[in-house]
Amino acid sequence: MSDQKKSKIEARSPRGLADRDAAELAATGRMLDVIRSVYELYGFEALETPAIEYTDALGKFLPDQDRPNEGVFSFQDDDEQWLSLRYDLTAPLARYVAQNFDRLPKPFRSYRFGNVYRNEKPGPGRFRQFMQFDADTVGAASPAADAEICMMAADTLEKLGIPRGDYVIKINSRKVLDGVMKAIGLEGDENAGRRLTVLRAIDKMDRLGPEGVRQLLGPGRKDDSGDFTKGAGLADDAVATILSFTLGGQYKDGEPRFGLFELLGRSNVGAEGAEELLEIEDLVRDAGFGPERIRIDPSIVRGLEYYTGPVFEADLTFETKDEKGHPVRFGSVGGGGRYDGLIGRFRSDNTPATGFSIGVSRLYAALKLVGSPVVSAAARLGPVVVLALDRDHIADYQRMVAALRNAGVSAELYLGSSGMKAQMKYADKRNSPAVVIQGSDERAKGEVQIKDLIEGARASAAISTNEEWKSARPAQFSAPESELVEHIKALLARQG
RNA sequence: GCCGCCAUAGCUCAGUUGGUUAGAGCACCAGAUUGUGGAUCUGGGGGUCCCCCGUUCAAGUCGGGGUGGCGGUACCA
Repeated sequence: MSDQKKSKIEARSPRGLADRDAAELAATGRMLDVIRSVYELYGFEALETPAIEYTDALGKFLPDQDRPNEGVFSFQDDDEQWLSLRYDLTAPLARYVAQNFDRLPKPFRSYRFGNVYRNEKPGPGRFRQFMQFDADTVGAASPAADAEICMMAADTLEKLGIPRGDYVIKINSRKVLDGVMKAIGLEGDENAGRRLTVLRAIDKMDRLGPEGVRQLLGPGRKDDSGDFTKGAGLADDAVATILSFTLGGQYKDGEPRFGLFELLGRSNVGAEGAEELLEIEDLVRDAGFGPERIRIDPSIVRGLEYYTGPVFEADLTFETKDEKGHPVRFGSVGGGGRYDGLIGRFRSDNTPATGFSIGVSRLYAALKLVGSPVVSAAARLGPVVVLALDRDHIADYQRMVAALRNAGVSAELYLGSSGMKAQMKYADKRNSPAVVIQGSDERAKGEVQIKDLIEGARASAAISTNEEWKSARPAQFSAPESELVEHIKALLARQG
C-alpha cells in the first residue's frame, strides 16, 4: 500500500509556469482583441513565427562550447544544431524580415503575439513562460516611426481601461546616454565594462532613488540583505553630472531644463540623440499627446543590448494594495525602442527598425487591479444542462440536447453517474443558465421542468428555511416538451 | 548566483519544557429531503508533519545536510 503510494507521481507544474482556466483565457482573449484592434487601426498587419528558432538567429547568446546559454531554453536537433525557445518576439522578427526581405513591402509594419520563454528565477508576476504583444516598423529610420509607436502604446493602454494619468510612456535615447558617458570621459573599448555598470545604475533610479544610484555610480552599495554590489567607481564630479542629467533633465516641452546641449555638445552622438528625442516630442505634441501621456525621461535605459537610438517604456503610475493590504506599484508593463543593427546581422546592408512590446501577463494583472471591464466582465455562462434522471431514457434526454444545439443553444447531457442533487450542483459549478428536468412524472405528461439557475440563486437569498426552499422551487416552471427550445431561448433572453 | 526567513490536510493555520491514536476553520463527499443548487444540522473521506542522516527510551518539536517556497539583491537579451 505505502509502496504504491510512494510510486505515485506528484501532480505539479514546473516552477514559473502556470495553468490558465476558462475565465482567464476569456479575459485574456478580450484583452488581445483590444490590442489587436488598435494595432490594426494604426496599419500594422498580423504575423506569426514559431516558438523555436536556431539559437544563433536569436542573438549573440550562443551556447558556448557544450553549455547552453543561461536564461535561454536550448537543446540540440538531431543534426546537432542548437535550437532555442524564443525569449522575445523581436529577434524572430529580425530573422523573418531578413529571410523574406525581397518580397516584403518596406517599411514593413507587423504585429505579433505569443508566448516567450526565459529560463530564470520566477517571482511574483514573473514567469518562465509569458505572453508578449509586439508591433514593429521595419525599414523606417525617421523619428516619426518612433513617435507613432509611442502614441499607439498610449492609445492601447487607454483602450484597455487604464485612465489617462495612470500611465505614462517614457522616452529616452541610447545615443543621449552615450553622449553623457562621453562627456564624463567614459569612452573607448577599455571603458565598456564601466559604461555598462553606469547604465545599470541609472536604470535603478525608480527603485533605489538618487542616493542608491549615487552609491552604485561611486564605490558601491550594500543592500538590506547585507549583499554588496560593486559600483562604477566614478569620481564625484562625474557622479554629479550623471545624477543631474537623470534627475534634473526633466524636459520642458521642446526645451531641456538644463544645459543638455551644452553637455552633449562635446559629442556628436549625444547631440544627434537629443535632436531625435526632441523631434519625437514635437511630433507627439502636434498629434495631441501631452506630457501626461508621453514624456522624455532621462533615467530610462531598457535593455542593454540591441537598442541603438530612442527607447520607450510604458509605466503604470498608480499605486494599489494587494490582498494583504501592502502597496503595490506595477511599474513597467511594456517597452521598446529602435534597433537599427539587428537585421543587419543577417544581411550585408543594414535596415533600421523600431518597435514596442507589451507584457501581456503583467498588464493583465494590472487590469484586474484597476477593475478594467476588459478583463472583469462577468464569467461566461456554461451550457444548459439536461439532467439524466432515468438511465433507461438517455436517448430521450439526448434528443432534447440535440434540439437545443440545433437551435444554437449551448447544451449538454449530464454524463456522470451521480444522483439528482449532485447533478444540480454540477450545473451550478458550470455556471449554467438553466437545467432541464424530466423524471417519470413529467414524461408521462409529455412535459419538462425548466429551472432558471440565475434567477433561482437570486431568490434563494430571501429564503431561510429548508421547507420554504423545497416548496417554493424558485424560478422553476413546467412546459410541454415540444416547447422546450422556445422556453429556454426566452429564458436566456430574459437573463440578457 | 548571493543574503535572510519559512515548510503540518486541497486552502489558511494551531500543536505547551521532546511524551499515548496530530487538530481547527474553510473546501470536498454523503445523509436529514422516493425527485431539486443555497442556508442549517449530522456524519464521512483526506496527512510520508518536505526529504535524508543524527541525538534520545521517545522527534511534527532538537542538531546537521539536502530539496522546495517566500522576501531582498544580482542578472534579465
